[in-house]
Amino acid sequence: MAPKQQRGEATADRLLDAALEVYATSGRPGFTVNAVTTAGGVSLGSLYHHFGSIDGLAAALYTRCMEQLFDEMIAALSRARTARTGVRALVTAYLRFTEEHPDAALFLHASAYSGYLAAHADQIRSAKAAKLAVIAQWMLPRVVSGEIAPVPGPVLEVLVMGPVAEAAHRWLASTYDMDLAEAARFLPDRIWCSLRPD
Amino acid sequence: MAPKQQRGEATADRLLDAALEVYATSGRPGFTVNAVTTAGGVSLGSLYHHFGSIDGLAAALYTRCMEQLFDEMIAALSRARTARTGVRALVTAYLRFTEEHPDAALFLHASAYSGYLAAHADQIRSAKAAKLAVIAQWMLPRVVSGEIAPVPGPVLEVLVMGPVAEAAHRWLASTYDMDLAEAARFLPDRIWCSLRPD
DNA sequence: TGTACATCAGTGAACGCGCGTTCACTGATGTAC
DNA sequence: TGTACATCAGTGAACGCGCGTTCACTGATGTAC
Repeated sequence: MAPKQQRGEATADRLLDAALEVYATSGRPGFTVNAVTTAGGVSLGSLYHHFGSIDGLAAALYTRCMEQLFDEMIAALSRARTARTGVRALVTAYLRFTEEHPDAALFLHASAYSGYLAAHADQIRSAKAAKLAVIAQWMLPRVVSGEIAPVPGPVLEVLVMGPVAEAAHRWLASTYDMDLAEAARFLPDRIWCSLRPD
Repeated sequence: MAPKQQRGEATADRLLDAALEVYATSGRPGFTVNAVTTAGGVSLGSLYHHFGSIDGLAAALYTRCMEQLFDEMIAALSRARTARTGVRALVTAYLRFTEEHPDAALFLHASAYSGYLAAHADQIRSAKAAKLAVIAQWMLPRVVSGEIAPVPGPVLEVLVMGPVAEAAHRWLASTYDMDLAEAARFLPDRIWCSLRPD
């Protein structure tokens, strides 16, 4: 699964790129082995050589997109000094990622409840845990110190990510009329208000 | 499509019930015409007679679940007097619905980005708009009067529903360790803080 | 440096399965006179 | 009240399509001596 030759890695990347493009263009119903291999200019056998199955490919793509999003959030967070600026940085980074990489953001959102997340849950969970730990390490001390209201970790996560994820979801689904710029203007402040100690 | 006989409506309901059960048991990959008709003890032809297609059935089920959720939120909201109690009522009602009807909640969440939402977008959108209007009619005057912070409508929606939806999502997905009781204890207050004028 | 060999990477025809849908039909219900 | 007829509701065998996957194979790359 982990390519031992350079051209192997290149092919795997081409498949992931093609998969993301296919998903963005044709949605889940169009996300088939044939569509992906054709878009990537690669044979069917290659897909199975590198990813084992279409679910394996989807799981790998999910992991790649997820790590990309987290890396941008972590980078933004690390530049912040106060709890307030840190929270605002997370929110802004998520919204910016959504706007700059709508295909990746769509794939991440649409993958919820999909079969391949369950099938490769361990691999994905540990990859996510690694990134999440960095953010937790930044936030939790500030809860302890009283800079952030005393709420349990999962509730804290939900308060920060909930509104951003929902805004991104509504923008991506385009069934709603969500304006990302408007979200970026109001959400950082409002979300911070929900975390600020009284 | 709209049954003209009582037994027609009964069969349609049995199909919707069966569909929800199948989805809860077997997930999207198990959600097939055969599984649904077998679970409902009804013939294939009946499904097509009433819903036209498997997507039509899914759209009808989505509409039913969505209206059920909204009705419970609206009922809770109508008992509230102040903006604060109204917002808290919405949050609590959503979480309670999720706990009491996990199958319906799961179907609603998992339907995001699905094909049938797009295929029957108009029908679903208008059904949702009708319910949403009731809530908007309650909230907007309180934004105007200054009881709620001056944010655009879509941002307001996202601030209220975002954290609740995310908490529900994490509980339903069970990949996370989300405690609904904990959410119900902290979220109403914290979400209200994000809406309270400074 | 050259050669032999093992492993990795890539190919594409072929297969079988199960899916959604169709359709010609029977049976049940409601209605008009 | 009884009868004829139209419409609604329900049936299930049959079909074709396209999906994911397999597999025997060739070619490319790296390595040991």
